[in-house]
Amino acid sequence: MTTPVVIVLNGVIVAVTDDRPRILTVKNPDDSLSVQTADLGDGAALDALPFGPLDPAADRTLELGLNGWVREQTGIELGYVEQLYSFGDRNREPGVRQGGPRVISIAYLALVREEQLSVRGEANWRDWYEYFPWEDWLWRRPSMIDEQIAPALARWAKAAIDTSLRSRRQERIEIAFGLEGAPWDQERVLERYELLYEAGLVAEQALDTIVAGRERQESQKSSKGSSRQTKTSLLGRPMALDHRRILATALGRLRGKIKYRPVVFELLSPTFTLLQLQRVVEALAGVRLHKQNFRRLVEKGGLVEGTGQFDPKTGGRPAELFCFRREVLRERPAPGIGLPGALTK
Amino acid sequence: MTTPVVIVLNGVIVAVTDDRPRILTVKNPDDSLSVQTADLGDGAALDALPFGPLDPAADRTLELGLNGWVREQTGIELGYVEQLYSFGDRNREPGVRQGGPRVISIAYLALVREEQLSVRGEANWRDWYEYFPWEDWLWRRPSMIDEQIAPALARWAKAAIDTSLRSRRQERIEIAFGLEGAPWDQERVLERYELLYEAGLVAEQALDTIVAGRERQESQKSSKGSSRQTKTSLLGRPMALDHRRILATALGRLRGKIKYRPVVFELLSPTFTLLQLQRVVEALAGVRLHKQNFRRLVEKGGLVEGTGQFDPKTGGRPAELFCFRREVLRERPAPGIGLPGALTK
DNA sequence: GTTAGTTATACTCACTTTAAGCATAAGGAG
DNA sequence: CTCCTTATGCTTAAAGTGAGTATAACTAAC
Repeated sequence: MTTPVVIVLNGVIVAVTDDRPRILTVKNPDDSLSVQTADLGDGAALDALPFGPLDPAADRTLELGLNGWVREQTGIELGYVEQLYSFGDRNREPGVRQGGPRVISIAYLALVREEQLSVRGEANWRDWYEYFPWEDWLWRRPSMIDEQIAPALARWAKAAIDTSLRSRRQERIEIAFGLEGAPWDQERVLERYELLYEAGLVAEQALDTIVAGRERQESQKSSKGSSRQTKTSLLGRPMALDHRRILATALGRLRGKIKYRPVVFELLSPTFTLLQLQRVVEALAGVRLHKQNFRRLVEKGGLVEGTGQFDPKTGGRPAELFCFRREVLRERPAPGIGLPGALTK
Repeated sequence: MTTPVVIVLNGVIVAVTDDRPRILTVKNPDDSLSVQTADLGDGAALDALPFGPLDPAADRTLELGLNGWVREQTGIELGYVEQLYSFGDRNREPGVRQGGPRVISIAYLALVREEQLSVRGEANWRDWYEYFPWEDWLWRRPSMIDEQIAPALARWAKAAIDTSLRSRRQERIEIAFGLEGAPWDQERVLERYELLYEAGLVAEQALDTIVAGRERQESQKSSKGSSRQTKTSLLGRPMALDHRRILATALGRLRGKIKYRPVVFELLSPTFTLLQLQRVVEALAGVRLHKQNFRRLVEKGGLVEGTGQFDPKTGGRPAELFCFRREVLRERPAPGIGLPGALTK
């Protein structure tokens, strides 16, 4: 008897409101996991990314399948959609026992405008950085990096069995988190999350380990300082299954993409002020930008054009309303927002 | 009765030899398609990308599954592997009739060094640009763009039913192929292939149309100048199924990636001369670069460091052997080869 | 063994882009 | 009218880029 395969489509649906990046989540309807949650002393169900199965007989294309159940579940009509990644590791659904179907999940990134924000049903818009507080440098460099993450990861590196593994871990840590003089690369979101996972600093790792240990009563896999990182509290808001990994993939991809494709405009209404545009970019990049240079870049770069209208409610001097300048697609090879001044201080 | 799902893993396995990018192909073992080939008057079997099924019970992770059958089929041990894209449209396997299993194929990009080139079995290393002659600007801008592609695509755009579709087609054509003053963006490989496909300028479109027509005797789908582009010969070497689409995805991705991640070194032996490095980059980018500036970029950029050894067989003055400088990963956020001078003339 | 051809490498120069400021303009609240 | 806020224009230094010249070190041919 062969193991059946099930395809699940996951959607990372992104919007920016009040200068904060938001993603759409649902309450995890998978009952088999509430047990896990209880193990962590947290009675509430975990957040999950909206997902639906692919109907292999009916859905002609994957994207149509995605659009379909997103519409049904949330009432949202997706505009910009892009495939992210396919996840299919055996252990990615720890709750599912051997012998069950093999689940392959294909994740998509979708951008929606603020207007579409009203959702129906069990869905919620959540601040993206609740799940990744260490990625939010808008206010300042998060103190948790030096206070919690760096020391905990250092302990994890030290716990390596041999020196080569140890130095490999150290290199990964320094590059991913910009420690020891290395620069912070906003795009390495997934690398950072995976390190925290491996080091046992996120709740999902503990959950996976518990279930894995329960399935086969051999706790080899739970070594490596994982369940013993008791001093450090677990970081960020957890999600069901490997959904936070998917989310990390999405954030990294989006941060990269705004630099060379004009995707930000998918998150803005057709006309906007330059400050609004800047705030959206900043929200996604997680970094504050130099205002004057940002303006120069998008204006002289031909990415936007003024409409002659003005927004009266900006508080100070009224700002001109701009719109995306479509012609730029023809003029420049990679029109995006090249993050002019990532303020270093 | 539910439609079963089958996962197929496709590998785009890339090497660079003799300053040319090569990919590993196999003869298409799918008998159901030889009929199609005959329809085109070409008796030989089509090239296919190496592929193997995912064993949902045995393969713990997707990548392990890929590594496994690649080793078996070709004897190659993959080093650098990266997931490309998942293809799952219903009509992507036109030979498969309704009622058969739904095939989802997950494509991977793998880079191997020249040393690994010996392959066993039915596999061949083929010049990448045989499949995409219009992408090869190494010698000069391919004349086929102006002589065949531009006029044929213009006819296709004119054949649009209404003006809005028509101008959308025209914009796509200009951006993708850098016509009417738009710049050539080397990364838009997939966009270019898809345009040629839609316009009926590649053999695969004709094949798909024939089979689709045969399946349901309604030839609506074969309109739009497709089967009637008789004046223009079909462009590039065809592949089985949608494998050329996968290949286009891979080339585009790789061209983008060399700009911000040091992946080229996966294709080179541990030590190399700067000219060898340049030739590999040029082969992938499909463009010739300014020698002195290239050196400056990689040396001052800290991407490579001299070894003190010299390569005696360069013909002229012996060149120093360089190696990848690993520390750059710690120093710079996005170390890649920023294509210094894409010679415009 | 001189000469031509080939490749490597150093250096220059004009030009563009970027980072980071300062300064001024135009509104609102008290 | 004054202060505060936001928008927008302009300046300047530093860094990066595109394209070229000059020189060095080797091979092969005559």
